[in-house]
Amino acid sequence: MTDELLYANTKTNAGTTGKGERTRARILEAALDLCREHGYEKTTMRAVAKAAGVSLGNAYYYFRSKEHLIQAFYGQTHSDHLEACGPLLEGEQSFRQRLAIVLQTKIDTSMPYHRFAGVLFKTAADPASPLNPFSDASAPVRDESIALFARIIEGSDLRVGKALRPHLPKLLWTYQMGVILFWVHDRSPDCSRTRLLIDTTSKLVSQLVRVAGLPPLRPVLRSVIGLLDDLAPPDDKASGTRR
Amino acid sequence: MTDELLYANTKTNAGTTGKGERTRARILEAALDLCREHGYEKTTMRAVAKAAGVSLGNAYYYFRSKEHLIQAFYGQTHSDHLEACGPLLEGEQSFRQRLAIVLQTKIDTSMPYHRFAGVLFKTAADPASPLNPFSDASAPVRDESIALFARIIEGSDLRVGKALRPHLPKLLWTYQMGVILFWVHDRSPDCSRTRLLIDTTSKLVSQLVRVAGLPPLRPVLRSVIGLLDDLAPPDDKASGTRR
DNA sequence: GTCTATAACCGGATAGAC
DNA sequence: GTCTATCCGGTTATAGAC
Repeated sequence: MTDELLYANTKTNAGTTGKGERTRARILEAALDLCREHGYEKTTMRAVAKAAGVSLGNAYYYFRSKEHLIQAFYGQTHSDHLEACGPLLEGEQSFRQRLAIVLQTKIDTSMPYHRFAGVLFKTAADPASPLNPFSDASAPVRDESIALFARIIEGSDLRVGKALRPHLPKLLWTYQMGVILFWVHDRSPDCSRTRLLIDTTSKLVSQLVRVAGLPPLRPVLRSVIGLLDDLAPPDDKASGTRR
Repeated sequence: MTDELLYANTKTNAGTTGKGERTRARILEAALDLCREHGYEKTTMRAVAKAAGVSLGNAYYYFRSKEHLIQAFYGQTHSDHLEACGPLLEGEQSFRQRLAIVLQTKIDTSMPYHRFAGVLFKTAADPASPLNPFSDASAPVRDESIALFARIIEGSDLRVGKALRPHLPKLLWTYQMGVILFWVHDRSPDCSRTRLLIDTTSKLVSQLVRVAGLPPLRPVLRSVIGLLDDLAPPDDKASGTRR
């Protein structure tokens, strides 16, 4: 039940010389290698431990469960994503472009793990799992991710109405979750369908946000925002989900 | 790999006197009881077998895996849902009302299983699992479910444009999936948040469908439909997902 | 051929010694 | 921080009963 420090491994322990950190890294690397090669299910903890040159029990000393290894991967691709987005967003002003860049980059950086990304989503969908992206334990990464969407908006030419503004980053994050869900199930070559989905919907979303504040859509916007306010309670911390 | 007959157990074998059918029913009932009481994870196959008065191996004779027990439950609530919707839709003409009825009823009939519905979604989200609602194996139930949404439209006062019509049932089904995902994570008392979500969004969806064909939104509609056509290939059988 | 039971196997997870 | 030994439960193999 105490899952406070789940994301400690998200940090890149580059400079650290602690032996533990190096062992942990070895285990994680072995796990990712094996999963890429054989898939998640066929990668046993025993095999991971052996490949990393440690005992089974030792692997569990560093990672509470097999699924927690996945969360480490989650944090890993998240960092990669952030890093990759930086330069690409640099000169770009168009909201639509910025949005598309972030989403396409998300897919690009996750692509090597497509084969076993399903497992991530599998555990992600379970409300009881601390790995699920709505859980308290996932809050750090989730918040960083939502912050990225806030950055998309801020650095762009987009004008957002006052009522919508506080909700938009989280809405875009949810949209990204939907895209990822599609991607996980996408079997088209090079995930071209997901690319298409992103192209089309990012344009759509951008148009939608632009016209949302205009008179004809005012009442619709109002009811959407009303709903969001009701679902995400005063204390802004959590997403729509309670745990 | 051969998952042809997964849904055989969806039929209600009411009249059948076959001993096997009764044994199967006993196992399923025991499993659902135990899961309701202790949750999915803590319900062991050994306990299910014992409660049903059969041996462990025998339980596996009837259900290929623990997860397949869940799929039986899935088929069960699906039947319940269909049955419950019938009379409620009887006199109703309003599209908005019909939509809300179907969704609320879905929640009502699933409510007893809320505690362990997460597991359903967990396996459902895994693209590799035959239990996932997009898989070929799930096609029968999925198609029935989509057909229900077609019925909502047909029996209503709604006028749908020619371009949108063939896509609408599946779109509404996808919308329902989203609602269910929310519900799975909903911890509010009596899932009042999910109720609220349904109230608000069903109204919204209904408005949206109504105005979708109007001139100002014509280009938007066109691009959405273009996307859907691209994503759901000519052979209409499957959803957007390939397996 | 339909059904049932027993005895393994395998891999995730834990306990406790060093 | 690392190991070995062990548990536990999903799953499978297999043999026999109706």
